[in-house]
Amino acid sequence: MRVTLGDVARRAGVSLATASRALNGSDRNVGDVLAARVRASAKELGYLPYAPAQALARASTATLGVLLHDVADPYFGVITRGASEAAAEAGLLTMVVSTFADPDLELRNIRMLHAQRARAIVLAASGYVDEEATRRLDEALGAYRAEGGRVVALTDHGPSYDSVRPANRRGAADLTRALLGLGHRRFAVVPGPERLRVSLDRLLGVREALDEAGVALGPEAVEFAEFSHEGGRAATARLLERSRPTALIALSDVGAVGALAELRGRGLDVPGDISVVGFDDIPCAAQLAPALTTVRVPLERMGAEAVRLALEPRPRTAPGGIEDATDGLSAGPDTRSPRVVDLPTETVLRASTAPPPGAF
Amino acid sequence: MRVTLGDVARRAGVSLATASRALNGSDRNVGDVLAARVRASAKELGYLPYAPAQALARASTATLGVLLHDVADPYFGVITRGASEAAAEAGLLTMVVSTFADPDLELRNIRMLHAQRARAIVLAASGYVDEEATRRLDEALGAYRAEGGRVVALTDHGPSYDSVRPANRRGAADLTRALLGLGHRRFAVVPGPERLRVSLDRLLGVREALDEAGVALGPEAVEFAEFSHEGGRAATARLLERSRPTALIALSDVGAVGALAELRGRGLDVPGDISVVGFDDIPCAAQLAPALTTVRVPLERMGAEAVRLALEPRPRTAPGGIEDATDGLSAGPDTRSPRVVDLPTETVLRASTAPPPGAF
DNA sequence: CTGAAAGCGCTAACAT
DNA sequence: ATGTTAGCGCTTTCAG
Repeated sequence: MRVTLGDVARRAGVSLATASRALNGSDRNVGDVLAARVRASAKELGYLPYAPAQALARASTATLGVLLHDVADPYFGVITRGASEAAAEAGLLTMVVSTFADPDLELRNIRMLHAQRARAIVLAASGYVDEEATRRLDEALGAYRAEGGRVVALTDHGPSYDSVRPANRRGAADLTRALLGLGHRRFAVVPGPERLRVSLDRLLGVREALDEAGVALGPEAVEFAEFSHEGGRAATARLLERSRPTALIALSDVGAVGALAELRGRGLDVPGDISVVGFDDIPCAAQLAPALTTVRVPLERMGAEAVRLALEPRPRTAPGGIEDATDGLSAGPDTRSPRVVDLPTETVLRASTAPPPGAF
Repeated sequence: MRVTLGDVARRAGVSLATASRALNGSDRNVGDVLAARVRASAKELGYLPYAPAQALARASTATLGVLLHDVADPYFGVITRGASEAAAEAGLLTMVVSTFADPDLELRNIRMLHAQRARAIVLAASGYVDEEATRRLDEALGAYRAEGGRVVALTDHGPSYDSVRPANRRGAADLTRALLGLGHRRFAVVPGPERLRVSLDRLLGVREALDEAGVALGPEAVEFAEFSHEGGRAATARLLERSRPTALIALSDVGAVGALAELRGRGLDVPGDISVVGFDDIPCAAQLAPALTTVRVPLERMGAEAVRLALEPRPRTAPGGIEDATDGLSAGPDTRSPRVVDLPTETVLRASTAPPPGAF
């Protein structure tokens, strides 16, 4: 019932080794006639290599893992497309796992990916503020790397990881400056969840630009929220209870969409009464009512670059220096310096922003 | 360097078999003390099972494959979330592969998933009109199933597959009837790509409702297009060159978004000058300008049901029993009658539709 | 260039 | 209840 390499070999009248070499061997050392015969009988038999067996024998799989919050979120959807296309080009299959921003789930999923011996793991989400959670994740990732697994982070994961970094802080600062340039002085901000580094990073950018301009941003003007429609909506509602901003900065597009919905529900005109901006430039941002001013993050490219980085040959280097995750101090146990790819972002002005009401 | 089960067994002072049973065995036949000892040393050593070896020994993997056009398309994103959550609950990892609606790529990917010995394959996309392509896909899927792989289709894939079917035809008919009810008589339709069955299915529903009402739909009023923003936009542009519909039916939301963009670019008001409807009810449909009237397809549920179906134990040879969609013809080679789950859709009226201009 | 044979890490009979 | 021992299908030394 199951066609094995042995069947192919027998039918071609060659040994197992020859069949293996002819079909999947990297070497070119099989005679043309035999090779052709092997390929022919493989086709006739409908032979398909048994990946788990190959993995066991080769001590290496043909799979890539992508860890994200939610596949259905367009932010991650686009990243995943970039990553899985790059992976496909390298002959790898992509395993996508959602963590819903839960460090425990993330830890479990890292272990699963490790158990599968995925060639590499792309951390598209992650980057928690919680030190204990981070420590546990680092430990799991360390074990994975100790066995040869490659890890690339798309978020701030500490200096020991290869990473692809969009200019979160800088992008948020530029975005804020654009708003300041329009004349806004009263701001409200809806970052992502407080437990994620990326939220704080982007918020930092906003603060930076505001400080520059001497504009204050009190705690009453900041309302953390999940990266979701409902999160953005509810946070906006709470903000409006206690302040009257002329500009609302949502630090994710999905959150901005929720904010727009809340504003619309209250009969406020955007941008007439209040300007709204998002972050990420997800595909539908340009199609909203009104079209959303935002920061373009090169999502697809991030995914692709991450895979490129992950698959790039790594000098296994320094004899006598296999890592040691425990002694965080001292001479770095990892002689291989992590690669970092910085990707610029770009502010995209659309219809959701205008000078504040009363400006002239 | 690599911790194996053997290491764990040795450290616990038990045999390999006992360690295996204590850690991953389904049986309960390990003494409490030993089991505890094994678990303890596994933890101390940081042991992680080696999935490829388990797969080889068990002749079964813990992975699921999802085949779709594009992960970044929200339609598939949401389906994938449903599927991968259900898979995760069953302890499976999800491999997502994009085919970009290309049958050849799809064939290759089916083979890859087969080679990986994914437990089941969910065909979220697929369903081609081309008979030759379909034959080749069926052949590959047949080989996969012959080895015990399970296949569930979310599109029309012929009667031999387990399937989860949204009411595409019916949904399109209902949607069209809603438009007729508003008074529209001049229609234009942008289905999906002509090579996909789902496009024709939905178009059929439109035709059915139109016929009922005695409204004609000439070939000049139908313009096939890829399921994409640009596809919808360009098709709309072409349609407007040769007709002046009062209602534009895009048979996908992403296409409808493109249509809205084109209309806006031409200075046409929606729904004042022309009503626009989509299909799918992707997350951002409600947030567009204007909010899109569409047909809600239970995407997440489809993904989850598909996995449920795929994982449901299958009587290997059970004669008689559940309904059989095929039995008009011969006694098929497959005695197991395919399961079919039909899922209803629902028309959602939003701001993009209104009575035609001039109606009173 | 080709073949024989030793595993890769784990599970599942089959003993005991 | 626990241990012994074959493999699972493939790659890869190592011989010839």
